[in-house]
Parts: sequence; structure tokens; C-alpha cells
Amino acid sequence: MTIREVSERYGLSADTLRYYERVGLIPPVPRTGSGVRNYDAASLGWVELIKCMSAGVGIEALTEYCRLFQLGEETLEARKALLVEQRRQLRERMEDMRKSLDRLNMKIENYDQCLARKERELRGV
Amino acid sequence: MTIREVSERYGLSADTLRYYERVGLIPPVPRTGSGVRNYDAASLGWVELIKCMSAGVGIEALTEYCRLFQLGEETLEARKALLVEQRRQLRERMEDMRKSLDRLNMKIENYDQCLARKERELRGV
DNA sequence: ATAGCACCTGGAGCGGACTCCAGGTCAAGG
DNA sequence: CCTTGACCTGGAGTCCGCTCCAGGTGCTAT
Repeated sequence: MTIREVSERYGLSADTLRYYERVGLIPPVPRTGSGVRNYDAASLGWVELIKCMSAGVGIEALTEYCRLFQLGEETLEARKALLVEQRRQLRERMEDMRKSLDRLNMKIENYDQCLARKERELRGV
Repeated sequence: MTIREVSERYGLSADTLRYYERVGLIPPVPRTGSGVRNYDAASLGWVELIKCMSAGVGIEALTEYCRLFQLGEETLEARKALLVEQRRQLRERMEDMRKSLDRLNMKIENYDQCLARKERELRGV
């Protein structure tokens, strides 16, 4: 599968796909004789994984995960530890965002009341 | 209240507090005769607001909110619209992060099973 | 009077996550 | 053959959200 097809399938630009490979977010993609990327099922799996995870896990952790994966069975525990730590951090950030959201909701409600009051006053005049 | 005291109270560096003011995340802080910042209750309120919101809302939107606020009553509706739009975006990002978290949980569970199986095999030998 | 310290400003630097570009290669079609 | 178009590479540029720095000012304590 060409980079263009992968790009279209996952909604990631070709540049982004090359970037992911460059920095080691996904293992080297197989190439044709002339050096053109030819994504196989394994590569597609990595692309899908990274696309999904990159919203919540940083590049650095994901490259480390990819590196460990390529080292084989011996790194199973290290990989799990990495994922657990990333989960902790993600939960923390989500909790902060939830606080922002709560605050946003409070403020919006407040504006609603404020605007409704002005409305009534206008009609009362 | 000096910048140092505010810094300690909210756990934000003095540099960050100056930065917030510089880019207009909070309105100009009152100064002493010699130009030193002297935070009053209103400024503290802004600092607290920004600290809470910055986890979920971008700088640009927050500066715009601050700008509108300083323009007075006329901008009530615009401010509300801004908050509603930011809430929409925040919910979207949180949803993406939730997907990452789900995926992370699945993978961790998988590693757990994998490691447990290896454990059993080891004991079985 | 002077040393020391907290504070000021404008501007540069940084890390993360892309995004864009110039210049080059290759396979296919006219 | 020669052009065209998709792909390649390495490197530079961009945006965000800080963070650091140099050089300067002013209060305070000795």
C-alpha cells in the first residue's frame, strides 16, 4: 500500500506518516526495490495505533514503546510499565481538563442567566 | 500582593505570570509608584481563572475572552459564544483522549495476560 | 554610600508535533 | 526518448506555551 493510500485511509498527511517513521513512532516500513514505501499489515497496524494514541500519549513515550517492541519478548515488562505510567499521566491531564470543562460550564450558565435578565429588562421597558 | 506571593499561592512561576499579562491573558496588573506589580483581588481572580482554564482552552481564545471582557457589557453575547465554542472543542479533545485511554487500558490488560501466561509456563517447567 | 536583592523589560531560546521545501530519483505514458 | 507526476531525503520553518537571560531600576539594610 502506498503512502498516499495510507494517508487517505487514516486522514494523516504523507508528511506526517514519514515524520512518524523518521522519529521512530513506527518501525521502518518495507520498501519497493526503488525505495518507495510499501505499507504492509504490520505497518498499517502501527499507523492506526499511533493515530489513536497520539491524542493522549506524547511522542517520546510512543517512540520508546516502539523501540522496546522491536527489541522483542524481553521488554514485555518494560513496555507494560511504560503504558501504565502513560495512563497515569493521561488520567491526570484528563482530570485537569475536566476541571476546565466544569468551569466553562459554570461560566456559560452564568452568562445565560445574565443575558436572560437583560432580556427581561428590555421587555419590561 | 507581589508577583512572588502570587507565584507561590498559585504555583505558577513569576515568568509565567508576567507572560500571562504580556500576551493579554489577564488585564494589566496595578503597579506601585516604581512600576512593581501589585496584584489586587481582580488580578488574582484572573490568575486563578487562567490557571484553571489553561488546561483545556488555548491561549488565543483566552486572550480574546479577556479582550472582550475589558470592552464591557456590549460583549456579553460574544463572550458567551466564545465559551460555548471552546467547550465544544474541549469536549472533542477529551473524547479523543478517552479513546487513547481505552486503548491504553486494553493494551495493559493484554500485557497482563501475556505476562501471567509466561509466569505459569515458567512455574510449569 | 554601597551592597544586595527583588523586580522590571524586551528579546532570545526551547520542546513538542508537525509542516513545508528544494533538489533528486524512478516508472509509466505519449 | 522525454515529460510528467508521485515519491524520496535532509533540513528548515511554524505555532504554542512557556522559560531563560542580559541589562537596568529601585528599596533596604548595614
